Amino acid sequence: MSLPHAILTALLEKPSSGLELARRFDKSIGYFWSATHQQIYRELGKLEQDGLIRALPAGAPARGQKKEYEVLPAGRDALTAWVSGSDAPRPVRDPLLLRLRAAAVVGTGGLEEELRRHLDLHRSQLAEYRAIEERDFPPERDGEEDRLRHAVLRGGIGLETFWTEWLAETLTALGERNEEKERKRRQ
Amino acid sequence: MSLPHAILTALLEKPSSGLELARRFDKSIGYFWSATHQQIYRELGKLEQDGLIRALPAGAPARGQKKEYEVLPAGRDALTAWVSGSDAPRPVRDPLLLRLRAAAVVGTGGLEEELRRHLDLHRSQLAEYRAIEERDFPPERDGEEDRLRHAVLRGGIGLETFWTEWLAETLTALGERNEEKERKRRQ
DNA sequence: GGCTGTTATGCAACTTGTTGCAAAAGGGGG
DNA sequence: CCCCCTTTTGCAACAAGTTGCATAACAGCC
Repeated sequence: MSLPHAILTALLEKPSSGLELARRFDKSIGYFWSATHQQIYRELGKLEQDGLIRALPAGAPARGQKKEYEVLPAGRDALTAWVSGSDAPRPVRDPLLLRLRAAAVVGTGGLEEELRRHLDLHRSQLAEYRAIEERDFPPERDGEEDRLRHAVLRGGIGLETFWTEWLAETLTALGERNEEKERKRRQ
Repeated sequence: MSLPHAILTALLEKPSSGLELARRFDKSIGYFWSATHQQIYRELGKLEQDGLIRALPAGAPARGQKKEYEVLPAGRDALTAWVSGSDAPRPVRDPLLLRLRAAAVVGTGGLEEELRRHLDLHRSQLAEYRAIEERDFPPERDGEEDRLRHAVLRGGIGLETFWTEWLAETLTALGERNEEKERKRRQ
């Protein structure tokens, strides 16, 4: 239910072709709702059929020919309705937590290296978000739109902060355990 | 790729029937990898076909008849391999963040109420996790398995903590804005 | 014996997301 | 002019997750 609304949002910000949307997803909306170009093309087709968007008139529409879309009033209305609707929070779904749980049963075979790898990735994502924050949200910008966009970015920052802290803690906890084992073995 | 491994883990912890698994998912593994009974039955079938688990012998297997499964050595091996494998961190996928972003374009129509509702839900989930922590992880328990399971739980606690803090902050930020508007209107 | 409720397994159809590849247009470079 | 590369759109097949419903055993009850 979310992808069509993600696309409507992106198209309202700026009318675009499928490929442009795919590229923009990769570096902004995709930070919290990713999509492949395939999904995007399919969804654009549906949205057009449902009369929520339309292709901008541009000669003969053909394969390999760029096709720009813009949002129709019905599309804007649908998005507005979705924003003020109500939904359950997404349940957590994380394979890494699952792997830790499995490790409690079959043993941690090299899992620590994986934790360190993830820690690095989350740290660099966090750094990227902080750079965006400094660039796009200086203290003087303070319209309602800015606050909302900033809140979203703070969400990303908060999540990455959580992961870096949790991974660091967990590595410490497992590391200590290993040191204990070493000590016992040497006795 | 994760569901079969979630099931293997649960079955190693205790051999069970499909429905028992579904119930256990609802109150432990499901906290970070949920699954419906449908998914579970389908996956049990596949795992049995692949020779990773087997049904415990119990009379005539028929519809409506309980069928217990246990993990075979090949299943344990597969799980071990998965634990020590490598995977990219899950990209964030959250409709609420998306709705905020959309709200920056079409306006926040009653979205604050939704934020408050989510805040309540996350608070009570957090309380539930903390209760589990006190019950299951007193300071003296400190085997490797306990540390791993505790780390997973701390993950859940950290995530819920993040959400409650972020939601509270965001509500404050939006509230202030509304107060400003009120003030201007009254001038 | 037949009704009802619970436990348990499962099929079918659908939606959403992923992967691999094909096809059309257009722009150089030799 | 032809070949190759890039851009752009798209099909097809699959994997994963959801929803609604059917089926069977069993137990209690009147």
